[in-house]
Amino acid sequence: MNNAWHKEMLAEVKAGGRISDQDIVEKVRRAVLTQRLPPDTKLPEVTLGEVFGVSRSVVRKALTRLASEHVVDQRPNQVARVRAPSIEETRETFEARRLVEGEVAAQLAGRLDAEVMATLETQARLETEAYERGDEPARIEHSLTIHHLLAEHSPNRVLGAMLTDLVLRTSIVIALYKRPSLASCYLENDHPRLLDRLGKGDGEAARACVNDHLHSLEALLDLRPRENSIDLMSILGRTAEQS
Amino acid sequence: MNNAWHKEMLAEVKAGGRISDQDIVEKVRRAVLTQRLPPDTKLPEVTLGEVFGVSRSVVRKALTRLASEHVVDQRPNQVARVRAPSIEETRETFEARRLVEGEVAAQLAGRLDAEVMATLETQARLETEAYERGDEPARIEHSLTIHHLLAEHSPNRVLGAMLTDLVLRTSIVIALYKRPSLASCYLENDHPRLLDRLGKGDGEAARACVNDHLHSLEALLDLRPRENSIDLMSILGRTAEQS
DNA sequence: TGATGGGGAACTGTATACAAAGTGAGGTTG
DNA sequence: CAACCTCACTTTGTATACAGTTCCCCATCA
Repeated sequence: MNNAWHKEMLAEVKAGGRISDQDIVEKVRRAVLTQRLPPDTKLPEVTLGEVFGVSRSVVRKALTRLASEHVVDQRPNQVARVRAPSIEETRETFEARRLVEGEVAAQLAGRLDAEVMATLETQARLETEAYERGDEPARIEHSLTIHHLLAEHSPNRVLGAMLTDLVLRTSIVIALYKRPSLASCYLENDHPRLLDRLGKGDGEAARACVNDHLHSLEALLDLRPRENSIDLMSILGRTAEQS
Repeated sequence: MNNAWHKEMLAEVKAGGRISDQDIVEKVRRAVLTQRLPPDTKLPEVTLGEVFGVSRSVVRKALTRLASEHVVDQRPNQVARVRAPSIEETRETFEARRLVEGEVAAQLAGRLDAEVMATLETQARLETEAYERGDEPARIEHSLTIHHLLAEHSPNRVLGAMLTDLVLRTSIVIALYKRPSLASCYLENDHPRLLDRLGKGDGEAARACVNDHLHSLEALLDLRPRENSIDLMSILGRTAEQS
């Protein structure tokens, strides 16, 4: 567990009122997204319970939900941990999102009512402004809002729900694998261009736009294979053979 | 709850040994698929606990999982019920499955090793045989196995998991909306044709094949709007106005 | 007849106790 | 010195008790 995060949560909980399992899900999800809870962080039930002022029953339910959202790993008889998707899974998640969000965008083109379009454009503008003043958390917030709005207004609710899940998962891996040299994963004009094509009702153009956007985003990540414990083992093994 | 199902489960549980939450998930899922637990059936925690010989804790966990699989509806302070997807959702589920399974098939074409292909062909043959002798439960079993194998061997595990979910959901709605006049939802040659194209490595042909198959399947259902309680209300309301 | 409201049964929400499993530090042995 | 074993401690799994909510029958009243 992360101690700074503890105190923050404790303060927030004291100020607020009752806490339900869904509240815990949202707070943990957000903490993972913003990397206040880095991958592999242990999340013991009692500790979480103390932090939120509830018993293990509630925490357990929240952890089960978070596991079904692919945010935490819950294995029998072991403490739940913040999930760290592999590089392979990261690629696959992006590919799945391209497929689903592309289709949603294609279906949505020309069908969004003026009010939603206006909201989308506002969010796109706010994202640019946040980027220009260097406020990355706000920028991410507005970017996520755009994609969540698309998912929410998908004519196909099943695809919409799948997209919501995929947006969350890609956000997590972006935070995880972002090149350290990059201050932001902002892609200038990508969102405005997409909104333009959605407004003009060109479904296939919108689909292509989403595809490009997600390919560009994936390209901003550092997805080169890393030396991990397993690789280390095999290397040491080979060294031993050679000696 | 369904009384016949109760007794059946009770007998099975007595014969077997320990029961975990995952066992309950599987047994309930199967019972829903085979319509031994029809839509809207109430699933009280204590009753399920008695049936399986475990306490509410375990049942609750199982119900939460089933809810995340879209098999049951779990709302606060109300008994869990077997979900009854609407006609609208049924159409959307089929559409989503066409998108995902089409992509999986396209990626899988030409990449399946001989062993898996052999298993798939065996299942297709067994399905035909089951159909010819009128054994619908066995037919469904083999058909499901084919689609589960495709999901399982998807090179993209994320899409594979999504497909597993969608196969389950379409199976449930097929059981729900199957035209009563039809003894079976068997589509002659659809599966062998798909396997042929997968074997030949023609991705786009495989995708088209999956699309056709799922469109045909959807066409076998009776998805005309029904008079439900809400419609009844509006009709009665209008009658009252006219009088 | 039909609407309304009380009240008890049924059910879920939460906390807690105990059992079982895993984890890790530190000593022991080859 | 490293591998291994042990034992105490930590953490999860399951059952159960009690509190709070909802559901539904039925008596009451217009």
